[in-house]
Amino acid sequence: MKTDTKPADLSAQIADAIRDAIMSGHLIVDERLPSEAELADRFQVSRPTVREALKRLAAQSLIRTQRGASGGAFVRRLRFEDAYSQQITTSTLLLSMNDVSFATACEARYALERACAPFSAQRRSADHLVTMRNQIFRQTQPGLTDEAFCASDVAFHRALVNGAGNPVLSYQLAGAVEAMQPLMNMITFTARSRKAIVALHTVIADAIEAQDGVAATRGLSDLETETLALADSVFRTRRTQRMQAASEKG
Amino acid sequence: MKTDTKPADLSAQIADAIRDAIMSGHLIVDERLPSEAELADRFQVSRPTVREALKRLAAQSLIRTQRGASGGAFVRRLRFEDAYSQQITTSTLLLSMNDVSFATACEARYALERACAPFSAQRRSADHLVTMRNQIFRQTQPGLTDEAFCASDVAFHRALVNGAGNPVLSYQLAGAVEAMQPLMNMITFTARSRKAIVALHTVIADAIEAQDGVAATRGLSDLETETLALADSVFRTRRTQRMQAASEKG
DNA sequence: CGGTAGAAAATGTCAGACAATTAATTGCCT
DNA sequence: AGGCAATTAATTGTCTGACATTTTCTACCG
Repeated sequence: MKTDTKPADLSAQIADAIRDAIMSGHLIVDERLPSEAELADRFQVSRPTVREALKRLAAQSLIRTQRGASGGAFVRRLRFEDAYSQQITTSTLLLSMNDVSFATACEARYALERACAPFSAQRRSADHLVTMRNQIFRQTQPGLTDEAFCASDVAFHRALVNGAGNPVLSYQLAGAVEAMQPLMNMITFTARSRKAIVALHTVIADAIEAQDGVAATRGLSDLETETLALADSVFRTRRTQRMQAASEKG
Repeated sequence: MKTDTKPADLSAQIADAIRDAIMSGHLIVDERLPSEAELADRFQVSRPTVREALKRLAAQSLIRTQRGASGGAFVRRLRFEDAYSQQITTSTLLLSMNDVSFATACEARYALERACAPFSAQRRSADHLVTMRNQIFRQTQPGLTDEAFCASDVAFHRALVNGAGNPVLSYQLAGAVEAMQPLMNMITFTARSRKAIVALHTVIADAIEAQDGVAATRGLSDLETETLALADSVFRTRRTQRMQAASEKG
C-alpha cells in the first residue's frame, strides 16, 4: 500500500520497534529496557535520538523512567486512569478539528450511554447514586454558571457510566461524554432548560436506583431529544443573528 | 490534589504547555509553531529539550514537522483514521496489562455494538452489506486458520459498526472491537462453533439488510452468548489440562 | 556490626556543530 | 520583462561530548 512514503525519523523508527516489542509481549510489564547508551549502541544512533524515541513512548504512557543507578526505562502497566485522559484529549480534539456536527456527537454519546444504562441499573453502588443525586442538587443551585452546569452534567453522566462497573465501558465512554463538554459549553442554559434537564436527570437517577434499566434508557433518550432541541434553538438563533449582522453591514 | 508530586521533566512541561495551547484554541489547525531555536529561547531551555517535547506531541499526532525553509512544526488536524490506531493500541494494551476478564471485555464490546445496530440498520450502504457478506463467505472457507477467522470476524463487525455512518461511534468502537482480537485468538474455533458463529453473522447481516434494528440487536446478543459459552468451554478445558499436568508432575 | 562517605550507573540537560532538506531570492540569459 | 538556474537562508535531523542530578551499592572506619 504505502510504497512511496518517505522513511520516518530514526527516533520514530526506534519508537515503533520498541512499541512492537511491548505489544507483542517480547517486553513485559515492569521489565527494564536497556540503558539509553546501550540502545544507542544497538540501533547505531546517538543518545539524543534514542531519547527522542523514548519520549515518544513516554507520551503514550508505554514506559516510565527512573533516574539513578539501577534506574532506566521500564515498561509501564497502562492503567485505565492513565488511558482516560489520553482518550479525552483525543476525543475532544477529534470533535473540534473535524467539524463534527452537534447532532452526530450527541447521537454517539447517548447511544453509548444507553448501552451502559442496563448494567448500571443492575450493578450501581450506593456511591454512584450519591454522586448522581449530589450533581442533580448542584444543578438546581441558582448562581451556577453555564460552565459549571456543564461540568456537573458531565460528572452526573460519568457516575451513571461508572455505575455499570465495567472498566472497559467506562474507558470507552469517558471520551464520548467528556468530549461533548466544549460543545455543550457553547450553549446558554436558561432557567427553563435547566429545569427540564434536572427533571430528566432525576428520572434517570430514580430508574437507576430502582434498578429499572428500561426506564433509565428511556430517560436517556428523552434527555437526548431535549439536548438536541436546545442546541438546535441556540444555534438557529446564533445563525439568525449572524445573518442580520451581515445584512446590516452589507 | 497533587501537591507532593515531583516536578516533571522540562520536556514534559513544555509539551504540556503547548498541548494546552492547542486544546484551548490558542494554536489552531495548521498554524506553525515557533522554530525549535525560538522555542528554546522562550522556554529558556536547550534545543534537545525542546525537541523531546515536540516528539512527545508528535507521538500523540498533535503536530507534524516539515524540514527546510518555512518548515517547522505545525498543529496537525487530528483525523479519525489517525485516532483509530492509537485507540486500538491503547485498548489492546489496557486489556492485556490489566487482566480484564474475557467476560468483561466481551460485555463491553457487545453492549457498544448493540448501540450501533439500530443506526446501522437504518443507514448502512450497499458497501457495508457487501463487506459483511464477503466476510461471512470467507468464514465458511475450510482451510481458514483460527487467526484468519478472527481477523474476518473483526472485519465483519467493523463493517457493521461503520454502517451506522457516525464517525464518532466508529472511532469509539474501533478500540472495543479490535482489542478483543488477541483474546479471541486464544480460542480454538472448531468446525461446529464456526458454523454457529457464521449462522448468527448471517442472521445479523440479514437483519441489517432488512433494516430491522431490533433483529440485529437480538442477533448480537445471541452472538455474545455463543462467544461467551465458547470461551468458557475453552478456558475450562485449559484449566483442567493444567491441573492434570500439575498433579502428574507433583 | 553499623553508619557514612564515596564510587558507580543511569537519566536529565546543555552547548555547539554539521548534514539534509526545502523555500525564497537573486541573477543571468533570452 | 519573463523564465530558468544557481545561490542563499532557514529549519529540522543527527551527532559528539560534556556536565548535573539522582539513586544504589560498596567499602571503609569507628
